Amino acid sequence: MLLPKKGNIPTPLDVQRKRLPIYQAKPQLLNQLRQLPSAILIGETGSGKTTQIPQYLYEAGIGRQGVIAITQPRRVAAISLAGRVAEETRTSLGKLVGYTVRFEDVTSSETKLKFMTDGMLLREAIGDPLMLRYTVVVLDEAHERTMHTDVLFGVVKTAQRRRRELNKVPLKVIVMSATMDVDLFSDYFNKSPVLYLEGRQHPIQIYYTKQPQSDYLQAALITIFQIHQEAPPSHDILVFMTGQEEIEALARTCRDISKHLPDGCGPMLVIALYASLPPAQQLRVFQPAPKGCRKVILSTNIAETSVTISGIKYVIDTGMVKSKRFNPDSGLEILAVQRVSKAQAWQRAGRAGREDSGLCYRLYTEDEFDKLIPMTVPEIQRCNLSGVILHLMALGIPDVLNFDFMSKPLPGAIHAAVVQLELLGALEKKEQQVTLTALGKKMASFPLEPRYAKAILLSPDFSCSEEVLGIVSLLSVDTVLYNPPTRRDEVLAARRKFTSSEGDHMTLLNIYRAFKKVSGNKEWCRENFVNSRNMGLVKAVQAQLREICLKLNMKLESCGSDTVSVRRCLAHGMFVNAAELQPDGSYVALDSHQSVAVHPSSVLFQAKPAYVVFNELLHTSRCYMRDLCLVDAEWLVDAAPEYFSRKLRHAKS
DNA sequence: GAGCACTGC
Repeated sequence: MLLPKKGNIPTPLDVQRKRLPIYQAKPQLLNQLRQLPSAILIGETGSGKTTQIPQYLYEAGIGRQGVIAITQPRRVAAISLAGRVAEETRTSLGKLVGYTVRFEDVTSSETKLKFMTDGMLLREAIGDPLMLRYTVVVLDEAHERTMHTDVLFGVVKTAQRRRRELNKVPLKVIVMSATMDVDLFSDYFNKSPVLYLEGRQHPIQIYYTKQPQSDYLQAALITIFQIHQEAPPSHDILVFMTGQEEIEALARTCRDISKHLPDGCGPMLVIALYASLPPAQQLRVFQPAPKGCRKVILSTNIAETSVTISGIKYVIDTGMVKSKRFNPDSGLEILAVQRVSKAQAWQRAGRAGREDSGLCYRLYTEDEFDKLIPMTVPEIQRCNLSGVILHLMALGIPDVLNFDFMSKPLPGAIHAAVVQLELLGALEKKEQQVTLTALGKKMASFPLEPRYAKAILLSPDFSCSEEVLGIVSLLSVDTVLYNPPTRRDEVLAARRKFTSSEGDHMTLLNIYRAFKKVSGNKEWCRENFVNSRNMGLVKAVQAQLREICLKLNMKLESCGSDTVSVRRCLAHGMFVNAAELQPDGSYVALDSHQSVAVHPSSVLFQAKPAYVVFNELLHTSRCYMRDLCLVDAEWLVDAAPEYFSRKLRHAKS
């Protein structure tokens, strides 16, 4: 993302800019981009396209009547790119060049080049479906095919067509991608021309195993130490693995073995890298190893795109990844270890060639590589679509069921989303036409899953908005609980103070209330194993949600210690995720009739309440309900009488 | 009696 610094004397910015491969192509590029309504721009890493294209357009006066938006899948990328381009244009950030991400808007009326997350542009579009403030939209990193980017493809294409029909200022669309999916992008955007940019990637030598490996961890271990014995110590190794547990285990093994190596073999610094690691520990991957010591980084796919580490000479690719899959029939998400795609394998290999030539050891045969699927399945085909469908409806897309997706979701997934939104009262279906209800419109204004939005909108009826806003905010961050496995007993003792027999939601609310009482004191967080950074995020989310409520003229009250009201409200919002205790002591999810179990991390693990609502189902070793709230059957029936008259064992009608 | 890849509004 950022340009490498060479030597101690900084090269002037304009010289740096002219050295980029893209500079040579500037005249032809501008000539084409000026004329084309849409273009696909293919460029390798290091071509400079993301920082230069927006400046070229601006300098050439293309799209000067409005703002040029450049979208990124990740916040950090949007922020740092804006910083870089502001520097290059010698302007201060927030003037000519700015950025907008959630909770942060560094733009002004002067801003012409606006870097933003794709999710942010999508949210803005609710108030402005034609995207009239923009003259150019640049969709960067399109090959990643995030859910937001995929929805944006359709939204931008629709806006472009509508603006032409209405004789408005035209909207230029530029899709930027790495070398893949080229034809798919071009076909989708009305056979737009594809422009290729030269990159600055260094050559990478690929090695395959001769035989398929039954144990990729063992194979990784052997490969690490082979490289360690042969290569110069300044050559660092990056190993792609699937998850925290196996990374920590292999890290221990490597550290043990490296203590007992023969003379002549230098020391080794083994570093684990995964997202749930505290930020301070994540930063360790950037520190150079002491002289004569080799750095070995064991990482999840976080190092594929989100974290870029310099100095990597060797990549070891296990060929495996942990990812979510979605079964539309059961509505179930499955988290499972599976093979990577070819595109992903190339992305991993590319991490070895960022500053110099590199080597990549694939722990599978060439034959196995050939059998990998070419592209990772786009996220839109792997997840629950109720939020997406609601969002599209709020954008006023006329025929949502036949929305022009670049890659169609499974028909079952769209159907499941519509059914769920109907149950929540967000949609009405009349003769094959679905329309948004007034409630649905309000629901769409929250950056939340529809069922959480519903719970918030119902909360004034139960006079517990403050509590529900808190709970929903707590649920929408990763986790506020910190569970170091080595201090289990201490964690349990600390948490007992807050534990509620009414479930995890109320327990979380107790923790949040205590946190606010001590004004977010860091020491208190440490003592109580609370992640203070994520708690800070909870506060920001709550503030955002409260603002939306106020705009909707909602009356926000607190119910104090009346926890029954809170649980009733949650039952009304989350009734689709209800489960019922069976005579044999097991649970059945009422929606899918799937047999489910209470996750052992729940405070209700040993309790056996007759009815619960839960946040999500996750299929790992079993199908687990996570984050449970104890409810009464009557509340569920009250929330959706017709639905539950079919579902409940002991339904009272 | 488990364990959760990664993003984002």
